[in-house]
Amino acid sequence: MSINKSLLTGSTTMLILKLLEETDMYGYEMIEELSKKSQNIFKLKAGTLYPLLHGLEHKDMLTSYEKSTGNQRIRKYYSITKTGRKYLNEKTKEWKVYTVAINNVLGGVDFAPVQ
Amino acid sequence: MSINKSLLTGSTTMLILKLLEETDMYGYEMIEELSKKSQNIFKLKAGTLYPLLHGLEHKDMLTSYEKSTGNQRIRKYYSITKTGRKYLNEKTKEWKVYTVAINNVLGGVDFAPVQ
DNA sequence: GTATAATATATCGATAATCTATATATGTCA
DNA sequence: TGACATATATAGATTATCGATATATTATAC
Repeated sequence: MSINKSLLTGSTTMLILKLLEETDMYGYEMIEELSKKSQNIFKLKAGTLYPLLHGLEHKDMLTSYEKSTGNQRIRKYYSITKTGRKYLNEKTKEWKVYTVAINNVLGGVDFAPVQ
Repeated sequence: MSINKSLLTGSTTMLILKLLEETDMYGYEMIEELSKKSQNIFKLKAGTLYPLLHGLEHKDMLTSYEKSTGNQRIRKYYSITKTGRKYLNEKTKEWKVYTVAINNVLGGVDFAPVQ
């Protein structure tokens, strides 16, 4: 994840699900979207993403389908499921609780809630 | 770490150094302080903390000394070094960048900076 | 007085998240 | 045609944290 992998762990799943909450996407697209939306802070590696997507599909958080680009190339699109949305919701709540707790320890002010 | 260990990783070091920036502490005290300051969100395990403290001492982020409580019991106090303070400063900055990036992806508003 | 719980430090092995490296193939542009 | 971007995939290594376990002291309840 570039910035410093050791600050995250676990948030990657939340971010991926969040992207898919808006629209279906293929893996490579997620890497780019995540980089763009985070102003180049998150540079997710393919070696992290693909096994993660397979795992999420296995856990019924996602479903996938293949789609041709018009020529030879076939992209694998992922779609979030109801289970995935529920999980995303839980993770987002956890994230808020977690950041408030960290900021309390750091002695900073609390911040406006996400959404 | 209770809340969900997979949301952290790496932030534990920052939190410990932050505690020690204010005053010298012994391990068990850090577990309690962290729990208290985070409103019981962080429940750091002894099995996480002690190896972490040893590692930080090895990296010259901390120094330690033993202190008697007046009776048999001897507590091992840790003190942050200049290197440790520098590292804490970097980690705190990273944490701010990271949370802003996550919140950008989540579509929430940015929050007031820590400190 | 004695059992139990809290205090205090420590190590070991397991688990999980992410990385690097590697592989394979297609598309585009100089 | 060669290089680079696009696209997916797996294997093995690293690292953070945990649960379990061990040991010893102190405080409290029965």
